[in-house]
Amino acid sequence: MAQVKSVRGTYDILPEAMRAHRHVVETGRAVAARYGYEEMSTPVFEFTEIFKRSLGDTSDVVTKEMYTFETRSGEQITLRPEATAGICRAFISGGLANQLPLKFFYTGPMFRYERPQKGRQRQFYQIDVELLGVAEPLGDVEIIAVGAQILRELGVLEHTVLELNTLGDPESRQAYRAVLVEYFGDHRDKLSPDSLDRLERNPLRILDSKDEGDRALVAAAPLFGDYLNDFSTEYFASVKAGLDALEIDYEVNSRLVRGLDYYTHTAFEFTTRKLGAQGAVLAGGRYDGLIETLGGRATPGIGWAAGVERLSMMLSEPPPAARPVAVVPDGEAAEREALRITQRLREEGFTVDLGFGGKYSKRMKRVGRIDAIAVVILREDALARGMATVRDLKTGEEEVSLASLSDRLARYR
RNA sequence: GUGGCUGUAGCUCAGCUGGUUAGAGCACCAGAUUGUGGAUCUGGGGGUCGUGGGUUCAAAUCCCAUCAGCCACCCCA
Repeated sequence: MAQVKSVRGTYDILPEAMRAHRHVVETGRAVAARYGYEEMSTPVFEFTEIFKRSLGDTSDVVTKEMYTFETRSGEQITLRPEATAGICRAFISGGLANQLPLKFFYTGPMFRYERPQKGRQRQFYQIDVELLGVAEPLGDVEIIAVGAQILRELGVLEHTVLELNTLGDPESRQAYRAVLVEYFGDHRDKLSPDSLDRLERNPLRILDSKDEGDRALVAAAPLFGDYLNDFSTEYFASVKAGLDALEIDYEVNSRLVRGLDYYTHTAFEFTTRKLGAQGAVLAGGRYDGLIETLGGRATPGIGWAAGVERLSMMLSEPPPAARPVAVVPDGEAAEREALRITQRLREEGFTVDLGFGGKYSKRMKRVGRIDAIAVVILREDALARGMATVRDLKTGEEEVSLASLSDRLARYR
């Protein structure tokens, strides 16, 4: 076993896995573009303060999962655990407030210091979509629709369930939170240790506890619906109506709570059972207060992030590699000609494989191994007559002139 | 961060209750053969048995630690 290994929780994406990875990203990019989302990018690290302010001091990500370090000049820097904070920071830094609404597509690596598991690594990739400057429910609907369409085109939508919830506006949320703290506070002695901790940090999370004792308490807990103000209730109804209109299936899950502090109103998660405990495949929500929190002008926002690795794992069949046309010289004198012809074909846009050495039989073996679609065989005697043999690995071979070679190969491009 | 399971060649694994030079299949390399490519034959390279200690006359095989992966919790993409 090699003693040289990658850092825990990181891994190499070799070509075969990379094809699946790229397929996910390219599908996301293409679908998002049809909805008007343009790609942008931000640095992989930001001042630590950006994440602390945006995600909330008590969130798990901030309290125990960040890769934070000090630079030579003493600045506190953090490798981004998610993309939204950086995008909002860029929105403020770049003075983009007068160009609203803005629609962004994003992809890149994220970093979280977590215990690795299947579908959970310390460096992982996300695709993201963000919509800034739209306060209407239609924005929520569009954002969810982009996600659903990407999942559909990847062929995984049917293996997911869209869970939907509302966290209300700040007023509703604060009211409910206060009631919950009081309720669970009266039952401290019955709460699990995890939930006691949640009571301090994020009491809403207790609602989603898997501890049996907690669940009994949760069953009798006050309902969020009773504390939503009219505006929040209507807002949620509009979002659901929009999804209905688009025939996007969802299940309202009143216990769905996002771990990041900045969410308001709509929260959603496309989850799957195919990936074990890491079921969230694409998740996000509305974050109307975030940009203001970071010091910008109050600007509504909504978006989601999806795990590229998780989606890759769900693909039933990874996209195949491109099948090249192989060029095989037979005899030493044909080799230089093979080099020239290969170069010419590549310039013309063909994917061409030319072995680096070996005799004819060895090179032909390679042709089979790389799954070439056709071979151009260059024999010395034929070359002297300006001819080459094109063998279709499936249908057989024929002799063509070098001048018409490209035309003959056009069908393989 | 907590608990459990696992760790032998590139891959999948075999190595019974500890005993001379650790094996197989696939893959890889070379040669042969096939009127000349995915078949077949022969040969070959490759493992400090995750790592580090310990027990023992003797450990891949027992004990401890450590690292990594997996599973669950936690959390989330």
